[in-house]
Amino acid sequence: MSNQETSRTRHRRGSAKPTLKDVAEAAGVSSITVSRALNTPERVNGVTRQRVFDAVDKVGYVPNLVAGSLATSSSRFIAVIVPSLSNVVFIEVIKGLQETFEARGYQMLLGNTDYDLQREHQLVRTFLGWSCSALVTAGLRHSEACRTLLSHWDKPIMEVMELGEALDLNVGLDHHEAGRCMARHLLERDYRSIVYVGACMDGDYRADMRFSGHRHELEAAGLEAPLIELDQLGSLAAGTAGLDRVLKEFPDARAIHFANDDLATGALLHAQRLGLRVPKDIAIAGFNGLPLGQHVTPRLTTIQSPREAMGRRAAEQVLRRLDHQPVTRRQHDVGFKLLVGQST
Amino acid sequence: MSNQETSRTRHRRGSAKPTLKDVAEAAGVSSITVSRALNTPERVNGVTRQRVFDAVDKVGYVPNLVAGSLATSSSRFIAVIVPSLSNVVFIEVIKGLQETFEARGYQMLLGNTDYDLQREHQLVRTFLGWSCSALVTAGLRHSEACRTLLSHWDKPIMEVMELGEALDLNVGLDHHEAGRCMARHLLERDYRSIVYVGACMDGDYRADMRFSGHRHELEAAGLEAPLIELDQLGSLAAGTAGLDRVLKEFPDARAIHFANDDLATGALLHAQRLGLRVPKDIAIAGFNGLPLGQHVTPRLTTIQSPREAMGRRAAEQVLRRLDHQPVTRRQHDVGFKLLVGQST
DNA sequence: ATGAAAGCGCTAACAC
DNA sequence: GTGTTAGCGCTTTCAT
Repeated sequence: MSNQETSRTRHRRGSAKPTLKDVAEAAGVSSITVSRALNTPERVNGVTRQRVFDAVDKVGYVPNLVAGSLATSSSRFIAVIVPSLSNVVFIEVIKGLQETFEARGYQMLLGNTDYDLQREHQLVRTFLGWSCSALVTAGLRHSEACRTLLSHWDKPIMEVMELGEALDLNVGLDHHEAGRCMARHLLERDYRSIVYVGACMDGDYRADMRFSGHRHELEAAGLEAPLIELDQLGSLAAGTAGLDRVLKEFPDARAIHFANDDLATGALLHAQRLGLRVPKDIAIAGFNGLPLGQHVTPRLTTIQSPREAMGRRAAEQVLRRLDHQPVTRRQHDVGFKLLVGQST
Repeated sequence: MSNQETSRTRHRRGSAKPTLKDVAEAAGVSSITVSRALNTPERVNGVTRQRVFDAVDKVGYVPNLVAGSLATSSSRFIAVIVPSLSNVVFIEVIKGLQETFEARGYQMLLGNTDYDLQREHQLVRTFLGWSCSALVTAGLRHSEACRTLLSHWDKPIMEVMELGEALDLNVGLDHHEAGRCMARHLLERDYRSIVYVGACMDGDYRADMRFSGHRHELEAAGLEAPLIELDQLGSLAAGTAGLDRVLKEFPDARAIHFANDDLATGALLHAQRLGLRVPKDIAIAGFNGLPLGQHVTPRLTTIQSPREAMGRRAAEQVLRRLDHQPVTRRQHDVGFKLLVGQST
């Protein structure tokens, strides 16, 4: 066995799938023509083009996007990083993003940090390695290393959820202001003893921002702003626990400002089981404006956050940048709306 | 050394990011050594290895996964295709998948078909182009072209949600049987006039499978099995509409079997607003076992489907295959559980 | 334990 | 409008 093998220079485990070259041979053209026929059909002759398309079907060609991506050093991936998939809020933002990006032929690369900034950094590294076209991440808080990594990156970066000092683009709402808004509403209704109840607020720091707005408003009115922080997951059940704790720890409480609608609705349903009248015995308010809270009786007073719209808006801004359209503002406030129900 | 050009023959738009070669130069080794130090550290000398790691940090190297993927013709991507992101059920399955895959270093590539089989086919093509390691798709129904494409693919394919004749691996539950189970429960409770209410069942064909189980059971008992199909989205609101339609079109109905918990809960809350007693005036049953239904009063009778567990189980089976472990069974029934509440 | 060379499948750059 | 050539950045094969 010295040398006369049937063309055996060096073997490679290439996946035996048809390539551009196979299509080219079948169509009797060169592979670059096939490439053009597929990517910029207007730049090849109609007859040739048809011949290529036929050949594609004939050999069952599926483009190798990895190779294309390496050649162009860009992929149609959009990296999307969220802290949790258990929270409807992120799900709906993702939905808005996904719809908008998918319609434009971009593929979402979804990462979940579980509220861990180290994990975020790791995900960012991985995603950069895939030559993503842009990156969307939830929130403005990142590890220093992650921030450095991103600041050296030259593609669009979108930070979504809250507003503030952003790396690049920013779409969100003012959570501090939202917390104030609800506190103001409760004060206007003449509740004076108001407890704020949140869950896992070190991770969900936006709930903490809302609390801080709430506290400012109460303190400005000369009131205390007690806080209960639950460490429980599973929001409806946590709401139940939250109400119990308020009744026990703050028997004089007249209103509860919950960090979100799940907690608030859980508490509201629990109040009914306990025979408490809402809002007569205890008023309950939430945040998010989920359908759930709008279907219970009494209807939940809450703040509507435009979650899907936020995702769409964020995606649109990113797409504008990818299309090289002028970006007038880097920051977009999607706002919120107080929904006054019967629970306050 | 004949041509001493500082600048070269042809330019390429390479993304100016440090590559293996840059690291190699900084470390005074060849690039293949850097590659090995990164991928199979045990195969390089300890001193060299450290020198490489230092160089990586120094030049700020981020591996180009696209290039790696092309060279190995495999990526650590798992394609996941679902028909909707608006439905908690898929979200929770995704969550189970994501957790399990991410823990093993696989990245999920998420696609949404919007219940369109053509769209599914297109997504599959795209995903195959990314050299995914495996594909997970919701359901057993695919277009013929999609089926053909997949049958020529040599990587693991997992069909999740319902059980049946699968392409490769299959994890799910028996929806027909689940429908029968609930119908049986209602019959045992002596409800004789039972209406099934679903929404958009052409897309959500598993609801239709449950209806068919329901119908079989009722017909076996000599009863009619009337069906109302809502075309409305937004499940709680649709449940409201569903109850209204039942009251109008089937005034004698004593029980309603809803296709899911959102509809059922929407109806239950609406019944309370209408002053109807549940289950005395009308019994209500759902499907899924969402927390929501378990927190209303009366607690919803429903069927618990193990959604996250289904995702985890599916991922585990796929991982076994990727690890070349023997796969004993291709089909896994995750089962379901009747939860008897007070709504029936 | 380390390196040189070939090549994964595609597209940008430069002809004609 | 089409073809030729040279990479994209990495890993595999083979050699030392």
